[in-house]
Amino acid sequence: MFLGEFQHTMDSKGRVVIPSKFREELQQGCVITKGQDNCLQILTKDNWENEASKMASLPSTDRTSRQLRRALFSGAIDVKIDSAGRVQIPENLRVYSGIDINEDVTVTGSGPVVEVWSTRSWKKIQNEADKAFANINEVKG
Amino acid sequence: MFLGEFQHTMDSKGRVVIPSKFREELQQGCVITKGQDNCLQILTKDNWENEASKMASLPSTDRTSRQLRRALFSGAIDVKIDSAGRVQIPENLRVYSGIDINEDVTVTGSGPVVEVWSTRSWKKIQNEADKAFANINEVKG
DNA sequence: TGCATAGTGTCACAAAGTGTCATATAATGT
DNA sequence: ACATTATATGACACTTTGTGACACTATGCA
Repeated sequence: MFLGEFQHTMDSKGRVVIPSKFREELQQGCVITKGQDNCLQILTKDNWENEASKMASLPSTDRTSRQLRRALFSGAIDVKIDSAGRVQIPENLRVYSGIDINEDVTVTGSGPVVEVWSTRSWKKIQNEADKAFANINEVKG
Repeated sequence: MFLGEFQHTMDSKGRVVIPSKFREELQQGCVITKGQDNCLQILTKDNWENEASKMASLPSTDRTSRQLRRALFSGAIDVKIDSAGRVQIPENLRVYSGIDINEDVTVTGSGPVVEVWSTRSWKKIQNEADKAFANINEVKG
């Protein structure tokens, strides 16, 4: 279970630090994928294999299934955390997430997955999320 | 399991670089075939034999099966990766995939197979694929 | 046979990615 | 608060990868 919010930057070579709290769980290998709202998700290997195996059972004769498979696998990459606790984000995922070289990055724990955001996007999303959360509380209370 | 998306170009002699991440798995020999939606597929030898035997067992009385089989076998060729990590794409497959000499090529990992696209086609397909993917996530979430 | 075309092998340079270290900053325990 | 430890980040050297160039081989055809 991943919790918390951490500020980092993407270094000049396209690497991002994984917060130390998350490392142990991800050390045995992890997979980065495209998440919703242009964030990136980091999954443990187990979690990823679970997701991927769902996809494998879909028929390749069906166009939509093929497209799903393409989106899932082409948007994913398995990485390992280096000795300084960083992972390399490949070009296509940098583009997808809108995280440029040397830009600020927010890494969040989001339960079963870790999310990586450009801090710009994160601020926007967080605003919305906070509002939604406040509304829920109003309704409940 | 092949993952990721990589940009390359077809050189003036009709060769394409295989991303280094994919090489190890394909080094022992691989087969290029026509894939669906006008891409090319690269399969490991094992995977190819698996596919081929499935295809061989289809009834030859059925017209669609016969056509599938012709497309698969006549369009297939086994290649080896050269010392610079490239494979030669034969003329007929270049035509099929619409990849011209010196054109940009996108190579993607798509789970059990590698797909090769002209970047032009890939962009279109990717759009569609991403939408399908987004929809699934909405349903799940 | 000589020429043209397609394909193959090899090299060198440039770009991208990786590993390591040193310093700066933050977190922790006493 | 202080010392100690862990963490983050920039710098830089090193390695790997991608690409274009070019020479060489094989093949088909006039």
